Amino acid sequence: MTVQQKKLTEANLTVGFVAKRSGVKVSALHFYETKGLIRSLRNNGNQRRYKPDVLRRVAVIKAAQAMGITLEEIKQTLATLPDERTPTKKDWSALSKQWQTQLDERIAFMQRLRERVDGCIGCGCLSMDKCPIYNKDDYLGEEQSGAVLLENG
Amino acid sequence: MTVQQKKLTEANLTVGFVAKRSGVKVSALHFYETKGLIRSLRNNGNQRRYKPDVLRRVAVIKAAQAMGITLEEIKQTLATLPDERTPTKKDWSALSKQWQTQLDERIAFMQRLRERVDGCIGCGCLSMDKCPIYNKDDYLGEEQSGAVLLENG
DNA sequence: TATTGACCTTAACTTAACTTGAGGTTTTAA
DNA sequence: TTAAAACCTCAAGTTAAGTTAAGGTCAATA
Repeated sequence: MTVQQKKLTEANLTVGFVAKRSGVKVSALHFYETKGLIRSLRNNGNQRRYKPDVLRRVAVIKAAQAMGITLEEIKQTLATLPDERTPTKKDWSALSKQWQTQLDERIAFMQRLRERVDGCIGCGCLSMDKCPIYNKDDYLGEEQSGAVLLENG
Repeated sequence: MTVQQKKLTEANLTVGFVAKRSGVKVSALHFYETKGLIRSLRNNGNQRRYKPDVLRRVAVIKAAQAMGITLEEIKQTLATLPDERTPTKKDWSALSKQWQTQLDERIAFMQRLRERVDGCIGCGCLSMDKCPIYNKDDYLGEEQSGAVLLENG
């Protein structure tokens, strides 16, 4: 058994199976592959065959997307996973740490926003000069820096 | 003085002024108008003239966007503002209530997500059958309903 | 009054994240 | 063995939320 053959034995999930199991369409799996987020081997008939950990990768991609992280960022982070061996608990754990921080920031941003909505949009003060909602350095400034996190969502 | 003339007297902000004051580009103001989120009158030379409350509308649009609400949804909500008179404190307050609820839901969703990231992505259990991240009815189900809120962000 | 800057419209371009379709091959199952 | 189902590639289409460009008009100012 050659090395290549051994790899194919480990990588025996078809694209259709992975699609069904992970809940994303086949076209999305192709797309993720072109973007470098997942990888596949090919059988003799040129069809994709996946190793089982692709399922975790896709699940992680979806979770990260739900946090508002772009595919490009997800790709960067996934790139920190080991290339040759199957990722371990520790590997995945390190990933989740990175995103946890981002998620915390986003939650905090949302909560600040909520206070603003509370206090400012609802306040009814229609004076352009007094209302903080019109004050670039205050409200908009905060949005501009915070929105970097959100606009990618 | 005709009714039209009176309206123009009230609506005397140029598009350039509104752009500068609100921090969005002229092209965005045009765009919002084509989408029905703001309105303008025209002077004799066919140039746009805005009533001052357009500034609040734009500020509200931006705040809502930062919450991850789409322009289409924002349009729907803005449509509940009175058409003929200038919106009052009460009117704006009602708006903010609607979005507050959405924002609360989003925050809650993010927090649930955070727990998942904590407990699941980081857990390292690579078994497809045991790990809840692979369980459609649990994790993905939650994402699928929750993602409605987020995917529009 | 002339010119510069602000405006006008319409059309096409941009990015992200995919999906759809066309035309052709491989696998699977009766 | 043969037909259906699954797969392949590549190109083009889709949506959101705008931006950019082209070609022309209007308004403010030296």
